[in-house]
Amino acid sequence: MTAFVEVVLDLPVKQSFTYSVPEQLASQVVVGLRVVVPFGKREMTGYVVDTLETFSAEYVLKPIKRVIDVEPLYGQSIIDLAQWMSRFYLCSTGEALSMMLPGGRRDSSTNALDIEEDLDFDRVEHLSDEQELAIQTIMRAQKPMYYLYGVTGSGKSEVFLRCAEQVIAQGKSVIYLVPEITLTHQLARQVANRFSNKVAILHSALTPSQRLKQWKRILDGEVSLAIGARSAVFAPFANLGMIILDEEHESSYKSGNTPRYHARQVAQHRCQAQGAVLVMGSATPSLEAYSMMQQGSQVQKLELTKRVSGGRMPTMEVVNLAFEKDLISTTLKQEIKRTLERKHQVILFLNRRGFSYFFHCHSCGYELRCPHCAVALTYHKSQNQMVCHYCGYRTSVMKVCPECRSLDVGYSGFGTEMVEQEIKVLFPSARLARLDTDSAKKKGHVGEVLSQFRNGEIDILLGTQMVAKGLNFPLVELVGIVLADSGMNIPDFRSQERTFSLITQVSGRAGRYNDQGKVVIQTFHPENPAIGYAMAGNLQGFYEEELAIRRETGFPPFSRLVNLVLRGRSQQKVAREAEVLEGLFSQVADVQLLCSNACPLEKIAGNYRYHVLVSGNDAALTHHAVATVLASYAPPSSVYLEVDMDPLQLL
DNA sequence: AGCACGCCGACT
DNA sequence: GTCGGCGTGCTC
Repeated sequence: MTAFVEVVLDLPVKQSFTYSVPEQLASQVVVGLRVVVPFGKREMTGYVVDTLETFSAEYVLKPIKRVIDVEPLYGQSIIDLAQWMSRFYLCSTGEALSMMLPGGRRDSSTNALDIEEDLDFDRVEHLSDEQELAIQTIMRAQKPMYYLYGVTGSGKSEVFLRCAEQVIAQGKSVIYLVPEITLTHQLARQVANRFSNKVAILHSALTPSQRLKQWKRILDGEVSLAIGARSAVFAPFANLGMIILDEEHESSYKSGNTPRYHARQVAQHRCQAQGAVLVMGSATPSLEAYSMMQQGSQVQKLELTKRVSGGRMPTMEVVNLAFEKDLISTTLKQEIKRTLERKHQVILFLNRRGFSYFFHCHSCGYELRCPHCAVALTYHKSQNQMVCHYCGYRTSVMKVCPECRSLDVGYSGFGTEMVEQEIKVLFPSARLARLDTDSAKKKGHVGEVLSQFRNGEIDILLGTQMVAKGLNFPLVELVGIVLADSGMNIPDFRSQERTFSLITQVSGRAGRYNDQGKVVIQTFHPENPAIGYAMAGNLQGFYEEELAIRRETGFPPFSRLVNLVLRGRSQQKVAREAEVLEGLFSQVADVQLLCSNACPLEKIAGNYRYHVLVSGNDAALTHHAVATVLASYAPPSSVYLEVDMDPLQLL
């Protein structure tokens, strides 16, 4: 007889709360249900994580108000997973559980993209020897993890899908994780066809009720495979056999909200707990994964060296932008011209991160900044407005410096719109399309542009991130990286890794289907080793050198970082709280204080942000030390503390 | 996260 | 003399 329940809530409170169960509900209440409970002066949705027959307390328990679900939404393995997340990411169990299934107003995921793409998914009949060997090795499952390490077009997807088929044939289930931008209609359709619709597609555009429906289909055993981005790692399969993590290096696997989990870590833990195999894959592994592969005890490396679709790797050329007066260098200009003459297509890639189109005064140096966020505003030509990329604040364009009244004001920096302008001037007759987060807001726009590009109705495609990933167009011969220096000016120990990965991935877009592929890389730092290694296609060389640097400097994977971010309305209080935390950590043996300061983005949407970054050479000791310090520390309620375990970005 | 209780500054 | 700031603590 379950007379009492342990309930957790979606609050940053680590304890669970005990409630009594009214007799008429006693027969329905089981672990994994959502219930409505009185909590202080209000009512809240809670999650039943345990049932008790007896309970003695010195205070009177309140009864639960009602149960929400007929069948439990969370099985024991998911509750165990949430409790592990609570310990590992230092969040509450309720936060973990409610994040898995955004029933309410959580999760601020970006708008969905309906990218249509060419996928070599039509069931390939003849596999290469390497593919066969990889499948056999994975299915023997003598290691907990496998890493399919291969260039773009080497047939990783086919290996993943064959493995999934075999696991499903054994009566088990599979989770297939892809980066958000790679999850498309076509991919979904093809996978659904191949697995005779026993598939749940967990798309970011699903409404909460659609998501709940998919979740229930999984619970009811209607599907054997779940495909989706980051949060699909929580797909509630009881008989999980395999998790596939495609494009392992992608930073979108790390959540930007509390709990700031990494799908790779969660997948690793889930596989271990449920006796499943983790299969990862990328042409450019993260350094963490590469390092694990090298140790070889847990992860077995499987190499796919040959391109199945043929085509040689493109030729690559680097251009020093310091010697150029325009955004589009003479070399790139010539290459574009030549490619267009040959009736082939061009992709121009621009990494907008860290560089934008700023307003500033040439006389006094005044820079137009957002009044709510301590960042410069970006100029948007099409709207003729200055826009804040963090809070959306906008203001009209100034012709006079508000500070010194000078008329000598201007804009500097890079932006897709600026590059677009220049290309229009240089190649007035070329058909040009721009694809970035701004233009993608229009529904259907992305799909339309890409299908036009595929049909040859567009000659030059200019875009950010989204043109870099997984898009394969046979007629593309030239890829121009307008600016390869992705955040090289932002102090970040991962910038080399990102640059290397970016160039390697983008280069894969050129000449995939022909032998004339060419890549032009524009940079202010042509001497950068990451660029050199990427151009030479020397992956091992890059990873060995970068690992050596990380070891020397004590950065991951040779240490664990934890970023503690404090935010609040009052700068004084937030700053003071950062000092308090700093003081607490300075007394701890196993960790060292790397930085205690205002965040690089000091103010976002009216909140001041300070962070305390700590690190330690031993991952477990570091985790333990941080957990211990935070167990006895709570900021005042006007300051919010967010824990970022193993942060990827320090903004 | 809310919401209440509780102790110090400028107002009908 | 009160209204109201936000610092502290609690919610089964």
